[in-house]
Amino acid sequence: MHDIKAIRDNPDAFDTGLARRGLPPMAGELLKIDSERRDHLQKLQDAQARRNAASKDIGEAMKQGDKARAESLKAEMGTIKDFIASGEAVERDLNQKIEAALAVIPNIPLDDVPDGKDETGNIEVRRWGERPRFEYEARQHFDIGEWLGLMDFEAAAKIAGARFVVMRGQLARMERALAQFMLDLQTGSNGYTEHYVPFMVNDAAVFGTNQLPKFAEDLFRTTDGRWLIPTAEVSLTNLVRESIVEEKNLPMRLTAYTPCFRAEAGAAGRDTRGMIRQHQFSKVELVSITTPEQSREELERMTGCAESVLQKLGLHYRVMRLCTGDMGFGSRMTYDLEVWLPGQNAFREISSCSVCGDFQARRMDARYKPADGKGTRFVHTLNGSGLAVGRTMVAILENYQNADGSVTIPEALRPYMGGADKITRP
RNA sequence: GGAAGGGUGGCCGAGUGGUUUAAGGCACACGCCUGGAACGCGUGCAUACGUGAAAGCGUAUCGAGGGUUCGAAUCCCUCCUCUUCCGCCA
Repeated sequence: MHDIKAIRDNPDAFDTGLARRGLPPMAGELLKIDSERRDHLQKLQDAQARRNAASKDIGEAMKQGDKARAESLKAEMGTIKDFIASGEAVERDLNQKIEAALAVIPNIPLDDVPDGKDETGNIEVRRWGERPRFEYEARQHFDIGEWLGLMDFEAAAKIAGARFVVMRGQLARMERALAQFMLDLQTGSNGYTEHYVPFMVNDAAVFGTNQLPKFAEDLFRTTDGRWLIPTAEVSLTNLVRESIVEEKNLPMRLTAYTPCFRAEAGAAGRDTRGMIRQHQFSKVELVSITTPEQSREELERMTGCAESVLQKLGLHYRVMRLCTGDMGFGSRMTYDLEVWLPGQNAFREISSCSVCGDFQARRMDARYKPADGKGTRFVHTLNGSGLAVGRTMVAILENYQNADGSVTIPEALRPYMGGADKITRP
């Protein structure tokens, strides 16, 4: 959510930022409503001031037993009262109009975000590791999983429908092992505090992290009006909603392992086979709450924390700085980690780390008290995957596949797999 | 699900229609005191919006939203939420 005052102070900068997102200028229209609102507010407040003064006089008159004076003052209040009643309604209306307009405008990219229309405009920042070589044409993860008899899309379709999976045996265990491994790494070495959070949340939470009002069709809604979280970012970030934290507690670094539920409304026909795009998947999420001064550097740190998972698992990947056209709604800058998938012969997104500035903090009213100086400031928020568990499993199956159909378990994961070094057909 | 009782500033807590301009306390900040501290004393200390160069001024906010009234923290209605007891339950 943008600050209308900032737009007022610098409408051109705002429109320039929107243009980088491929959007038309909006400052003029917003400021028109804003000035209408302020003009009206001034009149309303004058009327309220007169009412308050008169009420005081009436109280005084009553106290002195001057009934006649009190009655005449009351009579004078009639028209002001009407004006205030209708004026308050108008003010609410204008406020809502501005709020509604602001709520669907995306965040402004930072200066060092490259301009671009779509993912072809993204810039590769660095690359880690090397592609594994195969003597044969590398198989895709679903072929490997199904051959092993441990990955079953038909069973999932029978009980749930398309875009679900059933895993058995060592693959089911690997899901659990990866989660444990990632959480241990993020909490042990990377300084994040583990959380257990609700998987169903209310409107306010989903508004706070930008999924509402614009992206409701991407979410699942419960019969009692709640939402299934599409990412733990929602639950974790909203922990600071409507609160004021002490600066000494910043940065806050939060992590949680949760399922994520996505309707994938606009994804018909994309990644229909396999585990890449599911209605349900799990993820270890990273969230940082920082001061405005810390947030840019925290993005680099967070990205590094996500990368550390891939490095320990020995998975080849590249880091992409997303261009303006490929960035999410609330982001000011995003790094995607793309892991190499030999079966697809392509890099695929496995983590996305974004800094949102005060964009979400405004929506949530999340502030901090500076250590020196008075008042409060909005916090900055960041979120990133550390990592998506399902896609990590896909990457392991494809990168560690063997000619005989078995899959070698990366060394770092073996302690979590009961010491096993290989997944074989049972 | 049933019954009862709560929700007031960063925190605790008083306040049943009109100097409440939200008492008092804690915490915090500054000053005095001290060799330095504690104690004590004094002063300050909510948020948002509007206006203004600033000081300031105005308005709103006592869980949320409506209503009654010249005037609502206070009375009425609806909702949210917490606590306790009962019932059910992993």
